[in-house]
Amino acid sequence: MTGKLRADARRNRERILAAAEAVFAEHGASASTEEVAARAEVAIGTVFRHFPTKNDLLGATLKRLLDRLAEEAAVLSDEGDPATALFTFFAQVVEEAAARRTVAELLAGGGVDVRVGKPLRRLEEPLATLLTRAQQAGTVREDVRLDEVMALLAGTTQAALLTGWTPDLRDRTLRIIFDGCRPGR
Amino acid sequence: MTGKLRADARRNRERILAAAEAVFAEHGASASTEEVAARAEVAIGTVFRHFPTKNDLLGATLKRLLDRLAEEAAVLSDEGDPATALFTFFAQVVEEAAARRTVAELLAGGGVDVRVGKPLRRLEEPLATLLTRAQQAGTVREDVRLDEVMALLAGTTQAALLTGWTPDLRDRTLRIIFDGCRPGR
Amino acid sequence: MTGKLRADARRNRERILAAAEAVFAEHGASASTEEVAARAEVAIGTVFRHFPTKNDLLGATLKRLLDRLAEEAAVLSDEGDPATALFTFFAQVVEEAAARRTVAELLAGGGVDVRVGKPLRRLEEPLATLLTRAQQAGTVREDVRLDEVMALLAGTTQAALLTGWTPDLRDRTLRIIFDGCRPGR
Amino acid sequence: MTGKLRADARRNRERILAAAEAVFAEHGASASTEEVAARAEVAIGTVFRHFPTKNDLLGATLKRLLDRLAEEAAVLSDEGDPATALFTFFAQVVEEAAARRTVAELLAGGGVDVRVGKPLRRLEEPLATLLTRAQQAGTVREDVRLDEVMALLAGTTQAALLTGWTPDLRDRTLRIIFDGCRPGR
DNA sequence: TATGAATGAGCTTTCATTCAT
DNA sequence: TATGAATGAAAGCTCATTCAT
Repeated sequence: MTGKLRADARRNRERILAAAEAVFAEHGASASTEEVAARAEVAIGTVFRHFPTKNDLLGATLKRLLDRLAEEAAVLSDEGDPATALFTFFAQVVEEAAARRTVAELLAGGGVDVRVGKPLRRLEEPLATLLTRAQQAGTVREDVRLDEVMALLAGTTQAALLTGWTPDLRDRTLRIIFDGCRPGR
Repeated sequence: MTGKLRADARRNRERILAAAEAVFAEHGASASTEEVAARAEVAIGTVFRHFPTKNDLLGATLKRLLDRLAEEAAVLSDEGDPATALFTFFAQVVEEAAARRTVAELLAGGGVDVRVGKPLRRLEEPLATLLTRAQQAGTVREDVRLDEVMALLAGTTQAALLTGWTPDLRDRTLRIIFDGCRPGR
Repeated sequence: MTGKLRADARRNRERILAAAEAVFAEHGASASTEEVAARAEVAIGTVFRHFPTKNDLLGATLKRLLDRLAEEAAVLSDEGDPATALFTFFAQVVEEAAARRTVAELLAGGGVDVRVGKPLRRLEEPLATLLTRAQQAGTVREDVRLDEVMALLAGTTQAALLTGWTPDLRDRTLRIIFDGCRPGR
Repeated sequence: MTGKLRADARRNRERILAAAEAVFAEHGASASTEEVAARAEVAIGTVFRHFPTKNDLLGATLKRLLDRLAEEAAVLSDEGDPATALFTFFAQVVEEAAARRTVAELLAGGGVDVRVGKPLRRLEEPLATLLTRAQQAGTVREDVRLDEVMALLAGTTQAALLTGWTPDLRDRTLRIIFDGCRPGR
């Protein structure tokens, strides 16, 4: 898909996406496209050649983030301990959200009219696997379903943006959620 | 504070806040000030006389919402069953968030630079009371602290804005959180 | 309609229209709205408050021009010699077109998507009167119809923009058209 | 002039001109160069290699159209009835204008700063011949000069773009012009 | 004090033109 | 020579904020 681009075009596309990620992480999705262009050291027209609309840019940035997360989930699926991989992944996503505002904003629908539907679905599959494994390992109740896990993930991800968020608070918050997922009581 | 205002001025202030609540609930915090003025049937200048900045308007709207919530919490403190009052209140807030986008947006910091610090503190006190009572009643673990309850509240409140949010999903999500708060395992 | 505007608003509206007429007359309909604002010594936002779209501005400018022309036609209807009033008016319009590019551009449909339909109709009525009078006076053939007069007017108006257009050329051009309208051979 | 070009270069030049004619005919002179490139199935850079400026492209397109018209005029000069050839040609040009927006737009100077001077002169010579013949044949008044014929042609050509233009309207419009050219009253 | 017009910076988007590949 | 990505100067338009009435 991006393989047909000329070398410099692909390079610019990458620069723009990286810049977008940084800018949106810092100032949220309402940051200006112009700032993204500046950070990428590219003219404004170049941004619009690659992403005809600000929404397209946001969408691509989100897709990139989710792809990265999905990959991490897949790795955990393959190599991690089934009993804890779901929790590990959950914690990882929350951790990243604390660092990058966009993750949280977009996981939660973001106010912006990004059709998150599609990209978010990328996360569902690996997450479903992790959930099933955890249930088979007996660390998560049988009746827990994928959608509430995603809802809790989206929610905690937002919480991670709160002003008082610290590693300690994070641990205590996650503990409640993880405990709530465990069987027996 | 508002006592020094002329009668009509106070009336306008009220109209504007009510309109702001409705507009921000519908279109999020990015809705235009002009639309608030229109809904309040007031000229734009009047809005800015009462709230010199859009942020001030958002802040006041938030304060109003939180005051209402704090009051409900207080009532539950006095009249409700200590064992369940915290959970009841938590669910109430989430419910309201599902209906009013602002509650969620602002509880979570909302992208907008509202100094939520102050207003949010209003919720802390009654929530702390509810938490203590629940712990005394033995329905919440002793080591659960106020800040994680607030974080979970803010987070779930955001989750309630997700596209797939249904009463059923809400119940399953809350169940995990509430179970996670319970003592013993 | 414009009567409800505040004094300064009406003044600005007038300034803007006058500026628009001048600017469009000079550089054609493709002139920038910003230049109109500059000429009117008004901020760009003010132009858009009065005319939400560039098309609206063009439309209003055209309407203004046509109203003026229609008025002249009406005066000629009342006071002029029926035998020559049509020709006099025709020549006047052409004369104005030579001075103001917009008249011609817009009479001819102008490339721009101005809904000329409406405003142009304003010219039809007085022109129809002049035509009828001329036919009654015997200076125009009975079977000449309004639409070809308008077509010739629009066309000549365009011709008046040609680089070589001089008073002499104008007279010779109009002579052909007027002669062609006369009865008997 | 085009003889020094490589075969494929000449072929491209042709394709571009053909595309430009089609595109400008459809959307007027404000159509984008990119669209011309697309229609010619050529990269945008190629268009600019052949025509360094959009104006150059418009000019070349116009020249091509006028050459074609001039040729038709020449044919009529040689083979047609001198008494009617001028009128026939006039009607032909108007007919073509109705079909191709560019003819009209460019004959009239077109808003765009094409130096029509040069290309238009190509039409003058054959038109002058037709005019002289008609005058010799006695169908056109002796004192009619070339420039007013050209002005009328440019004007009618514009009128042919009007919304209500029909074959019937065209005939009535041309009749007035042609009658106006005839000698004797 | 209320009004609502004016301001003007900033946003997204388009397009003729340039230039590395 | 052809390609098509990059450029960057506008353009049209929005909106928080100011200020004359």
